[in-house]
Amino acid sequence: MANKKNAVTIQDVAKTAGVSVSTVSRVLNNKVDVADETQRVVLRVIDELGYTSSLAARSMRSRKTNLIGLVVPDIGFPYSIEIMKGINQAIAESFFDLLLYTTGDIHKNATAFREQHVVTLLSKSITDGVIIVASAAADFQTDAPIVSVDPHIANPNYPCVHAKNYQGAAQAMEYLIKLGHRRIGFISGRRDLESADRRMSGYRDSLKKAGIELDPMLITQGDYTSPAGYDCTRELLSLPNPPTAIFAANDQTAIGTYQAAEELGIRIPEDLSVVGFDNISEAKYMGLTTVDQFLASMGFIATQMLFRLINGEPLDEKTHKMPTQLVERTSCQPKKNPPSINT
Amino acid sequence: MANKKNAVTIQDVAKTAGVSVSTVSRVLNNKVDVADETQRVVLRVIDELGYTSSLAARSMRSRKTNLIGLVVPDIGFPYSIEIMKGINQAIAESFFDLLLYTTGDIHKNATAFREQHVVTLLSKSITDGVIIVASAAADFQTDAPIVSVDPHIANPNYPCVHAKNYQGAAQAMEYLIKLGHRRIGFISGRRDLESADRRMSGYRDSLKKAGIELDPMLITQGDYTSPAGYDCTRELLSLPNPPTAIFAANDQTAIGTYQAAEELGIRIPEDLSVVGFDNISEAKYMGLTTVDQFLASMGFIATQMLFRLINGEPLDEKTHKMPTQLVERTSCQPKKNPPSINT
DNA sequence: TTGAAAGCGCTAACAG
DNA sequence: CTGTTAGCGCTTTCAA
Repeated sequence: MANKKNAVTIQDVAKTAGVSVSTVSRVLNNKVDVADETQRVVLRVIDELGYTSSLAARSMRSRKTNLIGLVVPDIGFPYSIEIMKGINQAIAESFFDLLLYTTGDIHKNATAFREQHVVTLLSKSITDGVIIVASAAADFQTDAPIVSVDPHIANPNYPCVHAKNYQGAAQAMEYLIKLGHRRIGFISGRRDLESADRRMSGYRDSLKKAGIELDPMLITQGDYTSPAGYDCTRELLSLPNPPTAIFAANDQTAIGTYQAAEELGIRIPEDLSVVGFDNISEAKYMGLTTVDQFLASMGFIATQMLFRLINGEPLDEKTHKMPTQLVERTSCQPKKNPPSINT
Repeated sequence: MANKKNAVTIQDVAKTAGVSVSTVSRVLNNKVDVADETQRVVLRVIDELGYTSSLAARSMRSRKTNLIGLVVPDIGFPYSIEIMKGINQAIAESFFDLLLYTTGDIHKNATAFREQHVVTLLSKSITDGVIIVASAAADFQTDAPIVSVDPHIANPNYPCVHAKNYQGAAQAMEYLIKLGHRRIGFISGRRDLESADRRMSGYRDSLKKAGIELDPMLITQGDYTSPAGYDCTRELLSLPNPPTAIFAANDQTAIGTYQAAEELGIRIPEDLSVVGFDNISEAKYMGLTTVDQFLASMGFIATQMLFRLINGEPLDEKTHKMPTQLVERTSCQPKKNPPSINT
């Protein structure tokens, strides 16, 4: 509504200080060609009047805003939170502040079109560069620096940071196979995402490498959410010949597995080995073994990359691939009689 | 840098559509007085060109932006995260999007002055209203709607949501006293915060009410962080006559207590009862008993209040006081020989 | 139903 | 060293 009623403008400052608007602007921007005395007066008036320059007006003249834009679909999601922690840290150590944009809901407007819209909104208007988390678009039409964390697709046209999903899945599988498991269930991620695809490949190839025949019944279709993890787990455990271990495509899914197992009286890890992927806090505190894809580091690195871009420095690599690491918190040997809902 | 090189402006749209700028503006703002045919053409051009209106320019003419501003000191802090979850949910259910501003670090710029600055930045320029988390300022000079979540001070001049800190502390103490504890250590919160003050009062009064004499040695000065919680816990446990229970001013502090105890081989809750305050995820998964001040709900409610303000509706109450509730996850009876570092 | 024109608050030449 | 001036992209009178 009355956004600007008693707002103090540069004009007010100029008038009060008895100088011209441009002089105030010079002081504001630390130009050198201002008399010490003038500068002092202007600064005092600015302070007295409590003047804050209008971001809108300032950025309309396409100047530096010292603001980084961050686009996140849902800031309540553990995955987003971990990444945000890393970005937050990089921001804290810098001269930039952070402007995070969210619609609050992945489903509210989750199209590539909408993404482009938001990126344009931020980059064209008020930020010096943009980080976008889990971007769906293959390309962004903007001249402003942009970096993506964990893009949905394989080879986007913009700089990005993503995890070595195939390698991570292989780590998870090697771990389970080494424990002696032969029947390992898989709960996949969202069909349309590159990461899910890579993790699935890691699952398949690891089995082949270990000489274990793939049983299609052991592969279920999840979507990176706990409810799906819950359903898929029940499905797997009600099989005539259920798995002795489950590789969940991400931690969120693994939490669903955890809940389903608890409900069925099947203990993790005593009765069933479970490995997730992400290493979010929840999984950590639940004692779940996970493949750590260093979410926070991804956020941190992406921010650093963006800083370079903003400063006009070249990037060492357009795509930064994060290695993964297995964080073993629990483990179990496969049982003679695998857990099952029917037993 | 080149923020606006190939940016599509309203002028481009007008030219391509063969109409005037004002006509495009009318279409953009859903004015009624536009010919259907014209409207259709303009919309098609907007789509073709991938036009996104400049937030900066638009908000300079002080129009509605459909954006809520949120000011948070540090988005990596568990406390902030819980509150953000609630705000995120309210946003998801609304027509507004969220623009979160953070410096990334409480210490980077944590003055009331700086707060006013950021609020002005957002409210004067680009948002329809602002939510500020843990505000320090007693007053904000802005005509834009503003709501604070958990303000630092007692009676701010702006609408806010805060927890019943005194009541919560009393709940924690009653719980511990009912368990039979007589020597209850207290790790206080940040000296300068109203909430810490209230919790301390709750501690004192509960002792008095139970007829337990207050031992000054059992009161330590924390600051709502885990390192402080850690130090204070060591201090308390090295007392000649150590406490059998500890009331930590918040969960973050309780986590520090948890860590110190673990390090000393003192088990929680078997050897030592601990109650925190906040109910953040970490504490939850650690099995710590906490006083739930419903952080997410506070965020949610604050956002609802802001919506009302933006729509010009009156507030039922300028200050919303959240009740608290004890979430018991662990408990122990006081031992004959209380745990101590020296034993 | 549309267009022309006046600014919103600010920065960046260009004069002085 | 400082003031004048011309816009940035947009909305909003005011005429046509």
